[in-house]
Amino acid sequence: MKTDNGLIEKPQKQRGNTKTSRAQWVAEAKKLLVQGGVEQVKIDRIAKNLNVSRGGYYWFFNNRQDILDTLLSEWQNVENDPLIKALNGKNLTPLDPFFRFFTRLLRERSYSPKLDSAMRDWARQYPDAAKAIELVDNRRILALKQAFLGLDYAPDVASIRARILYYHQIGYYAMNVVETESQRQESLPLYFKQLTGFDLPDKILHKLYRN
Amino acid sequence: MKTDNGLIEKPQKQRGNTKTSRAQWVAEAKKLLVQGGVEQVKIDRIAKNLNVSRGGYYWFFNNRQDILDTLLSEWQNVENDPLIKALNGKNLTPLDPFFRFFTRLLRERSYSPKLDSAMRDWARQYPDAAKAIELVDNRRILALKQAFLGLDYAPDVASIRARILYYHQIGYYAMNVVETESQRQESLPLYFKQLTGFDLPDKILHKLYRN
DNA sequence: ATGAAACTATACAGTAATGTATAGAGATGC
DNA sequence: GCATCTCTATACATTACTGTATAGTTTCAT
Repeated sequence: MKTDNGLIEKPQKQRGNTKTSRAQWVAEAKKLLVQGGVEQVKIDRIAKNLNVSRGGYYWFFNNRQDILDTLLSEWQNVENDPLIKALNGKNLTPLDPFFRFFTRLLRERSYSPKLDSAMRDWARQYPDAAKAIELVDNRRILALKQAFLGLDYAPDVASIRARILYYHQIGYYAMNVVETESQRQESLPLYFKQLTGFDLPDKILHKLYRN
Repeated sequence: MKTDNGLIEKPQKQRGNTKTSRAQWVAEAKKLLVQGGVEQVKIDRIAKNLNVSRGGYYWFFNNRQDILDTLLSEWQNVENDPLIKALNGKNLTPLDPFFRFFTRLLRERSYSPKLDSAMRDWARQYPDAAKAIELVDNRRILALKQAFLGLDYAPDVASIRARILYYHQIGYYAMNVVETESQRQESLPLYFKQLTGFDLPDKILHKLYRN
């Protein structure tokens, strides 16, 4: 059974007078986080969106902080980081990690920049969130550096290029630039060239247009 | 007379039972905005910081939105944009705008990245703020493109380079990277080279170290 | 059918913030 | 010295949210 929030749930026998699950509360909280930042993750709003009273919330969670902690720890789990997954796949050529990385960003299917931005806003005020962000950012920059080393850049240049590429992408999302997927696809070859130092092969470009 | 908030105030004769001025309320609001985002700009907090009651607030402003609008319009005023000022100065060489731009960012004296970030967070929720941000961003990117055209880049490349440089910088601040001024100075030549395509002349570098 | 398990709903107390109304107080002008 | 202008302080009503306490409801196991 596939639920609204996209989670696969065992068609678990329902016990008791039940309308919601813990996962549903978390999923709804995540939506509010993406839409309006941490401040908007309010228990009564989540309840309203789930069409139940706040009563059940305190069965699943102790207080408001509890669900915020849950959101944070889920987000920083490496298993849930699509960018790390993109960079760590199987490589036929040393440019492959970049192809996958850019595709992931271009498509915004598995990757949610709005979630990232919301996390970053959160971090600006709360040290716990700041720690989580730092961990995730460092993990990603290191993985990018590895990819640049694969292109035989000297370590210090690989490091700077990794940072420029990552900062650039974070900035792009922080700015909330409004572009269609095809607009982004159009400028992709230029960005690719400037950011990696290599031309985007036509073969790859065509593959992108086809999908 | 120079006040706490750095504004020059005429030693205006005080009329009536007065402790604060409109400008002081705005300055204090700005501090709260930088520290904790829009949500933290609360009338009672500003009043507390100014050591007065909320009473006076409603003399100067109609409601909470009123001071938020003021902050927004002050920020988007081109006269108050240090990055535009840096790019528009007098040039002896076409690299001069970039020297000034990077210096401004490096120093963080006249330029406050935290204010920019706070504005950007704000924009993610409120259309009025989003409009202001868009205006400022476009103005800056255009000015950067002009600077790249001065280096004889082709228009499309100048455009992309302007974007990469700006997105990169926004990303750097959005990430809240913690580095000292000297750490940033150290990696400056590498960033400069990658982002402008030109070497940072030793002469300029030394000038930076001296100050 | 009965009881336990697993929630749900409702009512209540408390806090933090906004906005309004109004009386008060200090500096200046005449 | 009295009025006036320019705020300041205080009290009050209202809203939005959190957290607690408790009674109620539904489903499953036996």
